[in-house]
Amino acid sequence: MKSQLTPVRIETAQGTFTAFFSDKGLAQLDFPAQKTESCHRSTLAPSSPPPAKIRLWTRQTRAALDAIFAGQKCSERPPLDWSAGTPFQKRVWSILTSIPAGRTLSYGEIAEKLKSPAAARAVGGACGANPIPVIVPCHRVLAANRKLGGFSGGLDWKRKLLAAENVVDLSS
DNA sequence: CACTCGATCAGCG
DNA sequence: CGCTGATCGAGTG
Repeated sequence: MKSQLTPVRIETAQGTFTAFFSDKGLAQLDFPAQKTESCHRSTLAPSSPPPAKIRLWTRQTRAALDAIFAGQKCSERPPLDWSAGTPFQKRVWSILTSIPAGRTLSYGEIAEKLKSPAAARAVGGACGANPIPVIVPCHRVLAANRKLGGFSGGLDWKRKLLAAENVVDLSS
């Protein structure tokens, strides 16, 4: 059975995010679209599925987002569906979720945790491929010299999120 | 399989 | 600062 994704709008203090749920959990999270009104995707889940679990996951996702925006640790988090990722990416993402709020790691440090010290650049690639930003805190990964590095959703988001966690160590 | 490209990093001028 | 080479995973043909 092809786990088609169910899009759900999630409103937060930072804008309206779009979550995509598979039958396993949260599979993707998009930043608020500027003005893109193209939600013309086929109306999935037409009638019968009263997705109780979707509603639960939505609530958990919103709670996690709110907590992160407040610089707190997200105690409640929906199940994450990483089935689309490669084994390497899953290992990287797994480490990302273990970074506590307010802490940062460098790409190289994550590579060391993977016991592949030279794979720093590959780690960067895995972070960029992360389908669930914010909740999988890819924004807590900086370059080795404490510089910002990059961010798929736009560097302003990365700054914003880090500022919320009182990380101001950015030596630009 | 060969080749290219990155959200890297350390070294050197 | 800015440039260069080394290295690794992933995508492409």
